[in-house]
Amino acid sequence: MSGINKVILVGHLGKDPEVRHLDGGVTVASFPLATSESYNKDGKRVEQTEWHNIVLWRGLAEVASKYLTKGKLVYIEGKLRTRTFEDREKVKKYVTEVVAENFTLLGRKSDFESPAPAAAAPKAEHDFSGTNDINGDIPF
Amino acid sequence: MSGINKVILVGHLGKDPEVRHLDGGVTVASFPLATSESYNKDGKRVEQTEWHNIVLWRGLAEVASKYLTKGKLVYIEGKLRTRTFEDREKVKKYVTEVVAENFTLLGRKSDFESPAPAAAAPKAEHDFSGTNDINGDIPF
Amino acid sequence: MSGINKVILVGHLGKDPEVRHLDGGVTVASFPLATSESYNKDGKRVEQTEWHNIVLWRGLAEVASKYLTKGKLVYIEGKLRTRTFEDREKVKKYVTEVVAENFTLLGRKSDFESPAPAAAAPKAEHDFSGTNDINGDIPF
Amino acid sequence: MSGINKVILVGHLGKDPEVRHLDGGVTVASFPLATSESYNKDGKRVEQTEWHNIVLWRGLAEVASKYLTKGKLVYIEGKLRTRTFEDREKVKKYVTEVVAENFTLLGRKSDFESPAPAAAAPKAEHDFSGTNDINGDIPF
DNA sequence: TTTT
DNA sequence: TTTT
Repeated sequence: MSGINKVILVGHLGKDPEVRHLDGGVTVASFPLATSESYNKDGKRVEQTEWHNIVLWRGLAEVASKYLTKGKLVYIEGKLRTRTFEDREKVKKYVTEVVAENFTLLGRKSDFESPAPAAAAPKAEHDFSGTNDINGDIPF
Repeated sequence: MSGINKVILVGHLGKDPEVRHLDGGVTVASFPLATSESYNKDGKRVEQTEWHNIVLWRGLAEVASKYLTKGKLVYIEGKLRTRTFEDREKVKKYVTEVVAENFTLLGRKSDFESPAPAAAAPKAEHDFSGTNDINGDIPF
Repeated sequence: MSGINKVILVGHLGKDPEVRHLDGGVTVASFPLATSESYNKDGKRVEQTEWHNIVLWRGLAEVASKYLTKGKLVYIEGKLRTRTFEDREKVKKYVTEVVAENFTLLGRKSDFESPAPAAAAPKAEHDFSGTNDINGDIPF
Repeated sequence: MSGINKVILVGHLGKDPEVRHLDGGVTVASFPLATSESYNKDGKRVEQTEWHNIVLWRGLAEVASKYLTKGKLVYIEGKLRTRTFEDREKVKKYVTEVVAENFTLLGRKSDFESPAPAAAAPKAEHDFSGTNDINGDIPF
């Protein structure tokens, strides 16, 4: 019988997506995603960050590689999958990944657009970091 | 900034919960949960099962140890947490667990009760009692 | 910017799905779904039922009309949509519906199949073997 | 039997929360939340916005009234509840609301902080939009 | 009535 | 390794 295996994350990319093209032309993208939670402990604000291995396949991998970059805030929906693999020493290991089925960029308009003209909103220096914009037609 | 780290599972317990009492009186329970997905591959029905490590703390652990047993169908909501530990050979390893924040038993009423002696409460009659189905005032 | 509008329900159908075929051949199915919550109030167990209007389109409507019937336990994922309409007296009214994007039947195997003849599927023996784990033949 | 009734939304507040104090000292807050979805129709980008009635009770209402303001991007988790009421003409009506059980502000750091000292960065210039800040100690 |  |  069918069950449900669903993960919902909102967090920031720790790195740009890493894209690979497998034999047969299948595209896979992956990146680490940080979800942070903060709470009070003994009167102090503590922040705890959890890192997730996000994996995207085919068309979703291609869209991700175009629009997602390090630092972006993103909503991700997917499922858990634990894989086994052998490391260099032939030791069997486990990794749990979130296989994305859907994602949505969150954040402000400025996160989705090319920087405004320098005169109107002098952002040029800031934008040199290159982490903050997308060009072209964004399909979401 | 806060993010979201949420897992939603519906599946069957692979074993009865294992309960431990830590120093300080904190209760922890854990069990494996199977979520199955079936799909067609080359015209055949394939079933793929994913296993999850579920961990519950304190009061939730205690409720779980009372009501959850091997084979039960349960809805679990929680968050992902990846821990590191050293195995017997002092090799650093990772496990990803689902720390439950909430759970709900699913299934039929009969799954929640001790089975009535067959002679005393034949299923047909039992169901006629009207406690187990959705008749009555449906507002649309 | 895109947002998220997601509903997750587990409940029982209040009626069989009602199926309509619109002009142009589009199929729509709808049914009421009950989600019940029980809690303690003044020392008594109180059960509160919430009714949801579920709507399914096209292929999903067709699958629903085949497999879902009154009383079945189902997991539904979808989104909220509030529509306006005029009642018979031309009064403008609002309804909020859950437009299903996905659903999964929950419950036991026996809920999915016609019961096998006892001789053909000796369940007692099978179940005796399975003391501790879910390998091979999973009985749900 | 218990079911699941869960709503997950990410969207922007259409208005500041409206706060009421009921007899007995219970606080209720409510606001409209917009979730937007955009898709291609006949080669054009179409945006469709869904409006949700969000209701928060007690402590959550109080936190919301402090930190949520019109325009903010927020993650909301809650459940559906359909209420009946009589309008001025004594006509029975239905409203479906999302009773929040949890929320998290999303967005950038600048959305969570007081504006920099006026002399150093007068609000108007600094924020441009001017709709975007919170004062005081924000606990998330 | 939001936001992009 | 992100973000606040």
